[in-house]
Amino acid sequence: MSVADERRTDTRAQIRQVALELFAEQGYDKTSLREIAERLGITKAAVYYHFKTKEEILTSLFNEFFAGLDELVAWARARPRTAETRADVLRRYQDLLAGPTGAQLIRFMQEGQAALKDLPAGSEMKERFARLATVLVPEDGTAEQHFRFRLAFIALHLGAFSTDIPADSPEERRAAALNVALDLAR
Amino acid sequence: MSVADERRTDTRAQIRQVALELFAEQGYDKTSLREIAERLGITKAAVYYHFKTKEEILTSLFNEFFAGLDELVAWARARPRTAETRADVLRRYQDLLAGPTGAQLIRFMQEGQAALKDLPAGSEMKERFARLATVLVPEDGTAEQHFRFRLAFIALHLGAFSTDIPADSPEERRAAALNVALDLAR
DNA sequence: GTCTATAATACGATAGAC
DNA sequence: GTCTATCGTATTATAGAC
Repeated sequence: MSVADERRTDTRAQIRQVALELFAEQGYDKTSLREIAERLGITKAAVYYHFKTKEEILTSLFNEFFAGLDELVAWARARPRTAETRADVLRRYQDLLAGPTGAQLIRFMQEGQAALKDLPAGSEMKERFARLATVLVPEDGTAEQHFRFRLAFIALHLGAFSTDIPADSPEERRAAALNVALDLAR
Repeated sequence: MSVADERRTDTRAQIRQVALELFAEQGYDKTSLREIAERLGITKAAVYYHFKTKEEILTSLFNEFFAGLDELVAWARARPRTAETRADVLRRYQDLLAGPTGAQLIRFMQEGQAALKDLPAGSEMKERFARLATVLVPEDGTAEQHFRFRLAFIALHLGAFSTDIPADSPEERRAAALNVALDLAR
């Protein structure tokens, strides 16, 4: 199978990939279907053959992440609400972010919350995090504990993509982020 | 001076106020000048009399906040790089957020970073925070310390507007946020 | 200082040929 | 599966009357 043949068959996958890149870089609203199409050397109409709407591209990207996140929630539920579980969840969540699309998707989510606000994908993501919080924060958790937990996840997010935090390598940045997250969820 | 007379003279101020509300609620891009005008019972063209461009409204809002932030940076610079200074800076920063426009502006900034990315106001804000970091983080600061410092500010931001963190009152929420921030910058 | 009217442009989405 | 062409709608911004 030649390179050209391969390219021909997975236009849909390429659209997803390019869209994710652009969404992460410049946000959902600012990324037009024309721009996505141009990067692939096709037309807007061709994109519409593979996805019924622009939002469907987004949904398709989020669903992949949701699958991993749901697994994590289920895993957490089956465990005691201890400090050790919290630490394990954070470690596993960071592994999830290290996946192929994780970092870009989460950057897009972290920096473009406003754009996601009215979209189903946005509410679904929020729901998942709320579920995680319910499982992990003590029943009578104080506001402070909720803050700490929420910030722990933000720490991991920043560790996954934030370039303007000085670190010698991406690995060191992720390690530092995990340390802070673990301390917050302590 | 009647209420009607007062209203007549400060249309510019009203535009700023309504724009800030809408920017915070739904983001910069999604807020149109038509929407701003409609809320005030005037037309789009009338808005253009008071502001040359949409971006100028944004700039005008940010400049107010920058003034307070610059004061804080100057104050911090004149102090020793100690844990006590860091704590004082966080406390003063929270006071800044408690100002009339602070919380809305910061919500808009925190949730709509993607929209601000290519705007001068966005880079200026980033610059200010970088300056604050330079003053407060030790010269040989580790990546972990940078994370902690950055998260301390995010904690205060969430404390200023985030409604989905359970707390009995806004005051309690802010107090909890400050506690976490102080712990992070310890 | 506010209006009506409109220019110029971009967007998401569709129709129909090939 | 991809194309050209287009529809309908929104946007920022401007011109000129009042």
